[in-house]
Amino acid sequence: MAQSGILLSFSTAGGHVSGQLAPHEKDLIFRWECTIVARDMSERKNPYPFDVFEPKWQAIWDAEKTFKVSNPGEPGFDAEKPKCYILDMFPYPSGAGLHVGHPEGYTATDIVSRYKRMKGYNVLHPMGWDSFGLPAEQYAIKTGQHPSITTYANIDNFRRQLKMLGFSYDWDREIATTDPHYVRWTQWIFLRLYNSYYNTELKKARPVSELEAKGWSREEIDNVRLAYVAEGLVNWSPDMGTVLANEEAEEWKSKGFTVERRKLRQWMLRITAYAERLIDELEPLDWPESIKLLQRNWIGKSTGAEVNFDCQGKTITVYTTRPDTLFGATYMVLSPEHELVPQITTPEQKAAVEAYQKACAAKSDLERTDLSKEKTGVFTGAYATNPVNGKQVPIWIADYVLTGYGTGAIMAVPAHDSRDFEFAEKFGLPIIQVVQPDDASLPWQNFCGYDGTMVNSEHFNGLSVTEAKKQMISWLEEKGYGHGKVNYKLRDWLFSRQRYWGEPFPIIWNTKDGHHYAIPESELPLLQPDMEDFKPSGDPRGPLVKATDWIHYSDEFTRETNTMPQWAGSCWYYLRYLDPKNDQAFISPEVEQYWMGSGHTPGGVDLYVGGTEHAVLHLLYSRFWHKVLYDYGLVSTNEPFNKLVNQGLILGEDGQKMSKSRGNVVNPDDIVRDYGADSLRLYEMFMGPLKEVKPWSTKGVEGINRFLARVWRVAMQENQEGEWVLSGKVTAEDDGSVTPVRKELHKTIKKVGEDIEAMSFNTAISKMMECTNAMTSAEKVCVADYVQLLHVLNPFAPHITEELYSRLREAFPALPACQLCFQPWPVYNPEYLVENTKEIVIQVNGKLRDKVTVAADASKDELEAAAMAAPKVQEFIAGKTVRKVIVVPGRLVNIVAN
RNA sequence: GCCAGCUUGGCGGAAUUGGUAGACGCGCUCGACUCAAAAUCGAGUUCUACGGAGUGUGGGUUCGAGUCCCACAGCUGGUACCA
Repeated sequence: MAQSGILLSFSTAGGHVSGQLAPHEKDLIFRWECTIVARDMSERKNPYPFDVFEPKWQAIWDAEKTFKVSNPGEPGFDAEKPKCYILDMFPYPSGAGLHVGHPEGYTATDIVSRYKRMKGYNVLHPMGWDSFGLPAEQYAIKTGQHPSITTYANIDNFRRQLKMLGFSYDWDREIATTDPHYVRWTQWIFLRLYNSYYNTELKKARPVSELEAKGWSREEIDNVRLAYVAEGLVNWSPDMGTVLANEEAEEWKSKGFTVERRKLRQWMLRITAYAERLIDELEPLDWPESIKLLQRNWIGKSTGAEVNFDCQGKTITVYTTRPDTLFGATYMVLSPEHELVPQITTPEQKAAVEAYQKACAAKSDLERTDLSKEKTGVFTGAYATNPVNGKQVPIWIADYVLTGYGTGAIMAVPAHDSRDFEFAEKFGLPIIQVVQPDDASLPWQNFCGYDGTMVNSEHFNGLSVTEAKKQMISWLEEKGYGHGKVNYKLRDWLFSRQRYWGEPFPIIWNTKDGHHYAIPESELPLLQPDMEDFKPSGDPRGPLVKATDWIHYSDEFTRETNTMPQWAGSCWYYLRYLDPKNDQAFISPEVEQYWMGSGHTPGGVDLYVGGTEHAVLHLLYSRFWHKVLYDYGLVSTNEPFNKLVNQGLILGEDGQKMSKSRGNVVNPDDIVRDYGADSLRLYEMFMGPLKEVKPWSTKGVEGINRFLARVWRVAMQENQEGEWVLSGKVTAEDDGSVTPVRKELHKTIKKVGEDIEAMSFNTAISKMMECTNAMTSAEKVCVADYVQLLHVLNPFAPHITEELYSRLREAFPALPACQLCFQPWPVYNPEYLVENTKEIVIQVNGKLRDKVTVAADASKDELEAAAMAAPKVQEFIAGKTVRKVIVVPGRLVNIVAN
């Protein structure tokens, strides 16, 4: 390296050194070589020795279990302290390792955790692995290696990377969803669901044994279980050989997998039973409004009515949210799959109807939902009677009416529904106005709003839309034509997968009666058999069918071969952290009550940080499971996560989403190697507000690295040997005076504390920079002041602050002997923040014209006098009349003159 | 189409919630140290025809608007015929 450096330098310096070298030129080469070697070293030298002390502190924290927190009843548990449960969304341990998005949320929660500990809380801050998942299985299929091998190797890598960043997790609580001790309890919860039904009167889950006692039949009970088997149209991916939940289907499609509709028998979870509670109990949570809205829309509650139309003695029930517009219903539409279609179709229309049905069945999901396509449909030849006025309306079938929602049939009001309007226009169906918009400038045609008045609706005329809706429902109920009805878009959760790497269902099938049965709890966990070949075979029963020995349970029973989705493990992991090693129960009640109970309102997880991608999947599923457990008194709160914060995505340096193909992925390992863990942590918090999307900048990391080096150099300097030693600038001398540095420090203590509470980390860091800059430019810094800066910086940059503190202690033995993280958060002195003079802005007609410095407690009159006396003011009001003077004490004076 | 959010220097972002727009950092410029460079330290950095003008655009409320109201535009995310 040095050799080529010499040659390069010489060739650029000029050709005169080439050829024979004179003795003095040899000497020159020697000197060049020396400087170049020195330069190489200085370039490699870090501005402070993070590469030495960061691993050292990590080893200490690991060996001493510095961040271990005890449960009630365990030694070291301090019942006097309030609790704080701070949770990260645990990662899927992918082969690619940690990316810079992970440390973003993890640093934020780590700062809050460390801060809360210093504030005297028992902080539960755990980490674990969402380790079931398709990538490990896909890789296993490719290599023939068991998925557990890659999974546990990946976990080791993730653990190494997280420890490298100095996060203060209690590693004794580490869990993995693939761990048999964990699988056992996931299956145990599933059996709870299996053995439960939703009691609609009590509005809670109850054991099905209650129904048995009441004499319900086996079939009746199976129809109400919270975990049940049903045959239905599902999302089947031939590529992956498995079905997918509605919530997931789109995601996999976008990754390039094909997903098609297929009629299969599958395990379902009755999440719809909880639809109302999932909406209502969302309201009081401290979650981002946007996520609440996403969940509300996903659950999709609508209020309306079911109305019965008569068609040759057969009743066709429709669902409508606008019963008020019944007088405007000029035709009906059934979905092509509606069961009454064959019965009502007239012989003349039979051929056309059947052709249409066939065409619809052949269409893919995508074609069917493609909005840009025109409405299609066929007349059945039949007519129904509109119950409000006895009019005959034609019955059509069309694929814009969906089978799965409402009753699969609608009354069409083309005047006041845009879809019906479009359809009626195309097929020349009558359009009758029944609502007059309140805003007269709007046309009544295709007016779908609620701000209107009823017309052409007999005795409902003149009523407002909302009033008419209410009265129409009562009228329908009175006459027996229908009733009020609430509908939800939410569907039951398709819970089975045809994969190997997931929790098997703890279920067996009786080969004689064909019924399913739970296996005894004593047989849990039920693990997958060891198999050589776990490739999906296209058999919708999944790869486990190939394990013939395993399937054989007894002569009478065979095992269920489906496995659970990845969500199963992530549904309740936050609960297992509380009591991860308990082999008697999924958690002990005493422990649950301490960490999750509402003894410290409002209970549950106090802070949950993660990405938005789980807005409707994990966060909905978890809430559902939690509510079932709550109904049985197994958990203390009806909601698991009291406060949720979404971190924003980190984009690549080019402003694009990070991806391998774009080559803009930043690897945390590289950043830690070049700048240290503290720099990475601090930079990710300094980039911008946690919640926002923001681009990466390696230059920005350098800036942060420079800041930490400045903090270091307040106390440290290099001696002749190139060793870092205390500089002597930090001094024990302290005359107790309120120096500018001390003022700045106390402002910083105040601001950093407030900003951590508000999770506004970027502004906290800029304040600490200002404070450091003040200390850098000061002659001397009292050790007490410097240590307090280290205190507030410690949650952000734990390694450098502990290192500086331990080095200071050698020179200042009076400092407490424990680590900073065990010491209380510093208290600022409000007296130091009081300014005795203030700079007051003086405006003339709202424009800044001058500033004056006055006593902080100057009265309004004094301020006004000072303002009027300012020379610039005189200049600007010369020749004008002062109309008004606005005085805001402590801020400004505005003189209005013209 | 519908719903939500965003829009401030060359860049990331601040702004006590209606009261000095541009804190802090990056980048850039100049200077000090050095034979030189790196590192470090110091000064400057919205634009300007030097009057002023400036927070996507146009209007409004107000003594005063980045902040509140109305209209529009552009980006980002979610959603897709849910009657």
